[in-house]
Amino acid sequence: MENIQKRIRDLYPLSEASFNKIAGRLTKVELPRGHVLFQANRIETSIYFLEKGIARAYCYDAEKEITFWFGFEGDVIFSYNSYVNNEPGYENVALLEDAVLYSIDNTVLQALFRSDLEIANWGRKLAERELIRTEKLFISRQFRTASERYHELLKAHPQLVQRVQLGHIASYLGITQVTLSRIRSENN
Amino acid sequence: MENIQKRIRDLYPLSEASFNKIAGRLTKVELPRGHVLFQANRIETSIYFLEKGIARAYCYDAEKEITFWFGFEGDVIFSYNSYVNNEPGYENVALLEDAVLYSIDNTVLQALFRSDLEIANWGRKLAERELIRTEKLFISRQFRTASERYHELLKAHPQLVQRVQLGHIASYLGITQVTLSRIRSENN
DNA sequence: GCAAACCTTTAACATATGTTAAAAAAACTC
DNA sequence: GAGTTTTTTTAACATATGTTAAAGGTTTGC
Repeated sequence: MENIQKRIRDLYPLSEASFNKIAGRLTKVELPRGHVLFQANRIETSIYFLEKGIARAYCYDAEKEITFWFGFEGDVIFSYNSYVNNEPGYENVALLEDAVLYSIDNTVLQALFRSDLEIANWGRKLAERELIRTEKLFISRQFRTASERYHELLKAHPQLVQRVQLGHIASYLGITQVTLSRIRSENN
Repeated sequence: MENIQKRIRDLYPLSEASFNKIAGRLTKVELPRGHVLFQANRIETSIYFLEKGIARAYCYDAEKEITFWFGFEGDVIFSYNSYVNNEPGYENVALLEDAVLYSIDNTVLQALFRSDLEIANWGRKLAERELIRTEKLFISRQFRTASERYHELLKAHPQLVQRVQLGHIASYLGITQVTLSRIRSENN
C-alpha cells in the first residue's frame, strides 16, 4: 500500500485531506495470473493501481490479437474510453502474473474531480502523463526499426523478457513472433 | 472567435466567470503559411487554438523528417512536453496555410488550473481528449496496412489531400512518398 | 510568360518482414 | 518424471515497402 500511496502523491502534490479522499476509497484486491480485469466492448467501472505483478492490454481485429501495453508495479490500469467518455473500451486487460492491486470506483473518482481542486489537478496530471507516454511510444514507432525498438524495450524493462512470453512482446513491437526470433538470434 | 469560444466550452462546461478567465487571456494572431510556431528542443510558452488554416507537427531523426500530426480548424496546438513538464519538446510545428489563431500563455493557464476548479477539470478533459486521440492513432497503426490507413484518413479528412502535400501525408502514414504513390495509383 | 524550384509518379532493384510449416525447447499436468 | 501442451526457433518462400533515379507535372517568382 505504501508504494501505491507514494505513487499517487508523486503525481501531483495533495494535501492530507485530499489524499485521504482517494486513499480512503481504495480497495485491495489480489488476483491470480490469467485473470481478465477488463473486457473489450464493456464499460469498465474501476481503475486499478498495480502494486505487484504484470498486466497486459490487448485487442483483436479479425483473428489477430495485438498487445499494445504492458503494466508494471506502480502503473495505473484503466480503460481510457470507459474512464474518459463512459463508453465501452476497445481493450482487454489481463494479468500475466499473480497480482496485488488497489481498485477505486470510477464514479467515485469522477465525483472527486468535480468537487476537489487538488484532485481535479491530480486527474489532469494522470491524463497528461499517459498522454506523453503514449505519444513517445507513437513517435518511437515511426522512427525506429523493429530491432531498435526491441533493444530499447530491453533496456527500459530488462525483466520483461524473463517475465513475459515473446509472442506478446512481438505483437507489442508490431512484428510477428518469427521476426522477433530472427532479431534475437542475429546480434547475440 | 465565436468558433473557438464554442470549442472551449464544448470540452467541459464552464461558468461564465471561469470561461472569461480563459477567454480574457486569448490573443488573436494571424500568421502566414510556412510560419514555424514551435521548434524542437525549446520550451514553448504558448498554446494556440487554431481558428483557420492547417498546422503540421513533425520531428527529425538523423536526416529523416516525420510528420506525426495535422491540426485543423478547432484544434488545440501545444507542445506536450513543454505544456506538461515545462521541458523542451521534441516536435516542430509549422503552418501549412495562412492561419488565424488565438494564443494563451502557458504560465497563465497553469495558474488558472491551480486556482479554479472548473478550469482544472477543463484542463483534465483537454489532456484526456488528446490521450484518446493519440491512443486510437497508435492502435490503428498496429492493425491497419498503409493502404487502409490512407483510405481511413481520406474518409476522416477528405480535404486533406487537396490541401496538404503528399510527402507529408506519406510520412504521417509511416510510409515513403513512393509507396503512397503506389497506393494511390492502384485502386482508383 | 519563362525559368527555376518543388512535388508527384513511375520503374528497377534491394531488403525487411510476413506466412506457413516443422522441429526444438520449455512449461505444465497428473 | 513421462506425456501433453505451449512456446520458441529455424527454414523456405512470398510480399510489401524501401531506395535510388529519372521523367512528368505544378507552382512560384521575377
